[in-house]
Amino acid sequence: MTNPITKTVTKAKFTVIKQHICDNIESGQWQQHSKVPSENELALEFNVSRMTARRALQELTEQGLLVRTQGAGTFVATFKSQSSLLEIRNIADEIAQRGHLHSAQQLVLKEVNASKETAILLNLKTDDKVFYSEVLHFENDEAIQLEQRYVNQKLVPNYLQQDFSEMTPHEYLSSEAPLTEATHEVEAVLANKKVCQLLNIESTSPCLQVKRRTWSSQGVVSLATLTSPGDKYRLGGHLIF
Amino acid sequence: MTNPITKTVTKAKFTVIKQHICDNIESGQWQQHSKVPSENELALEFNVSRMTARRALQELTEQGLLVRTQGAGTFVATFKSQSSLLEIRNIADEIAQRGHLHSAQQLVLKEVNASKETAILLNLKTDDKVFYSEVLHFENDEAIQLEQRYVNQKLVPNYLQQDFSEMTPHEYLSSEAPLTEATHEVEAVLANKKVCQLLNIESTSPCLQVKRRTWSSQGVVSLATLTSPGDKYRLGGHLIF
DNA sequence: CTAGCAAGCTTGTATATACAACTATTGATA
DNA sequence: TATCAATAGTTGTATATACAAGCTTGCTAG
Repeated sequence: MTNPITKTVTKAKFTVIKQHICDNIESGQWQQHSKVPSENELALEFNVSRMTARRALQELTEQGLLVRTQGAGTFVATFKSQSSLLEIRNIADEIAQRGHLHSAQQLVLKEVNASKETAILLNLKTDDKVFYSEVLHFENDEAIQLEQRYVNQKLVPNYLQQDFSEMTPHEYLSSEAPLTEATHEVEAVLANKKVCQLLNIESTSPCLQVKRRTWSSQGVVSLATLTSPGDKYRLGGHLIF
Repeated sequence: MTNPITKTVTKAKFTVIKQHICDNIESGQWQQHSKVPSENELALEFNVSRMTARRALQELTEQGLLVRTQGAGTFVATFKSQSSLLEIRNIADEIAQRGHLHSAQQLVLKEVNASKETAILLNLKTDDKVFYSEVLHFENDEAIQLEQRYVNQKLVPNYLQQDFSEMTPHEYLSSEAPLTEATHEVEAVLANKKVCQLLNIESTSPCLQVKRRTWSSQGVVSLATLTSPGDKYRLGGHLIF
């Protein structure tokens, strides 16, 4: 490495082993469930220590490419055990990444009585007080998403004092109560008249609706319904192999 | 460990350190961007070797909880850098998991000329021959998803000889050409008259449409459009923290 | 005062070693 | 034949060590 001219980019040894294993699987040489060389065999073959060979196997296992069982060995995973993942992001981030301008309009911000369903989902009693907000998100002055959100009072007591045209509810909640968990449901629906008006769409236009429930270590924080016109918005995803 | 009665379940040391770090983050003690103790500091504090402390930091980094930069240190990740992931699964698997019966009806299986758009997406020339299949999926005798799929002839030459009421196209393709990559787009749409008839829905019913493009190591394998009635089908997701 | 260098800390890679925990096979015994 | 026990092989955890590579800080020379 003393002479930068002749310097070559030498990959770390464990990545070489990983590549070798990937190649064998992707080319079909090693079929599903077939046994992969053991740590010791790989160490011998590539002239590295067992710990280095182990690292290659370990990382591929975390990626879902291999399956390991103590005592038995390492095997090629079944293809259906590979999960294909769709990333759900903050609308503001998405718009920013497209290079467009995001803005938001706060339509409603008040305290309401929890409906039966809302109470259950927020782990409260029916008619307990909850905070409710409606925020309309714009991409370059075009309405693109309506956010309707119920928030647990106890966990976020200052919710009503915020201005959600400046900071999105998601950003505020993240700063107040670090999220530890979330579930999503994605549906295609027809929006009701009020929502259609806000989003400036026909009443027959299909909408993509994401229902998101978020937890912090203290319990269920919030319940959000995100509605977007089907012709202006889509979710994009990428397989993690 | 000689006496099974007094045997206690002792967690591995690195998991104890992981838990300690998680607790500090989830409780809000350690805010975003704040510096986490270095490997050496943790090793000292927990009386373990540096490599063990390292493993704890490493795994939390892979989970997206921490961010590390060589030379600078380890820091609590920003919450927006946590990705919320929606798992896209095979319709047959999903139905099976619900304990319902999956069946499929093969409507079309033939060779067609690629349209301009299809050709581009499959990385072929316009009017090149491609295989095309239409399969209708049932959950307990109720039509729940229409699968329209274009397949690259060169990579899967025997596609036309299959019977897709027995094995789903996805299963067959997985066995023929191991998938290395896939992209998805999820939209809400209104189905055309033909599709509405097949799925037994009104022409005004919104549908969830997933477009999936899959690769093997040889190139683009197939292009599928999966259309499901919005009132019968939804995608469920879970945050990986 | 500033530019640049050096020291010290951090994480990244790699090795050698030891033992624990688990599995599958083999062989001996009833 | 059936059952149990020993054994060899595999992955899992943990340590000590060494050096490479990158960032930060502070000092020094100009």
